[in-house]
Amino acid sequence: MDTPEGPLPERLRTLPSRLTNGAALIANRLVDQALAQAGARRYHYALLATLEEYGPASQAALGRRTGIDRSDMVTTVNDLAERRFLDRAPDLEDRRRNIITITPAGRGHLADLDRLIAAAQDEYLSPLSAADRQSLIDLLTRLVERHGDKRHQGARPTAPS
Amino acid sequence: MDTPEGPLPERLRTLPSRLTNGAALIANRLVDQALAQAGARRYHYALLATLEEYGPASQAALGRRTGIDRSDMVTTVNDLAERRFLDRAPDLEDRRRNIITITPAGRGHLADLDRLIAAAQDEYLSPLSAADRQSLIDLLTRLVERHGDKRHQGARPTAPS
DNA sequence: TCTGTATTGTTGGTCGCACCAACGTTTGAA
DNA sequence: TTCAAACGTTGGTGCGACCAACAATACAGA
Repeated sequence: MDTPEGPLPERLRTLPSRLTNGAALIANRLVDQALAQAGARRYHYALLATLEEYGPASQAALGRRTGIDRSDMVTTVNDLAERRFLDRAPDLEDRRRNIITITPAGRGHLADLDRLIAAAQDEYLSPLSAADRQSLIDLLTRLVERHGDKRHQGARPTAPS
Repeated sequence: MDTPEGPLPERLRTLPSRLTNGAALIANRLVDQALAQAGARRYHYALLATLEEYGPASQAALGRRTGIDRSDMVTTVNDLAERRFLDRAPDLEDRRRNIITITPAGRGHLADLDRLIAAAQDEYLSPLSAADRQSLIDLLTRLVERHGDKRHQGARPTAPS
């Protein structure tokens, strides 16, 4: 993109959805570049982080916890299993399910990804002070949690409280 | 998506990039749904808003101001021209260029989109107080502007100040 | 006047994320 | 025994963001 032609119009300049989207593009690009150094994707990190903290679980349960779509979970589990970062075994008590377990290699990989992700977050937030970073996290958390609750309640919109 | 399986792992819960992405998905979904009522897309709004505020300009200049990719600008101009919301005419002084001008119908359409967009922003930000909304806008603006500056400086990364 | 570089607009893509539907197997309540 | 639901899988869709290559045009410089 060439140098810009001057400021955005007023309507767009402080439009929250546009600002959020713009920030997300930046954040995602930095994270994707960082993770690519280890041949990883965002769902890989999300899954390994979840397994590391909560222990073995079914794909469905992992999907419910992380919000990753079931079919994307299949792809993610396949990717990580192929590199031996996790183990997939049928649940003998319920043969509908696989039980997914992080491996020692997976833990090592997660440690690598932790460092890459931390560097990316630092770069992404570099224009902000520590206090501002915390404010941003608080505000975004409240937005996502409140809207996330609404989504889980299906088509019935809740009255704002 | 079913009801969640409990909290996210610590690593993901306050990850700025993930929170930003999550908020952007929500914001975009609300905006897309709102604009769809008028058969519009986000770039349509961005382009009409820019023409309304700054007057006629070439596609390239509009792309530089809005950040819309040149080929996406072609699609956007085509869409809006087809519905007579803008006029595209060759620049007689430089036949490489088209001059894009909003039409009266385009202004009317923009007014409709303004209302739809405002309602979507209100819903998106409904979990936040007015003060918090302003904080979010300030923080996101700083992030986007600082990183946007970096992008325009090509491959030379600036030292953080 | 000619040449070379840049600009403009267009065509034709890629890619990956987020999302969805349908199916077969298994489970368990009724 | 039946049926609805859960689980995992396959096989998609859609779209935004991004990119490359090309033809026509403009203009600076030799």
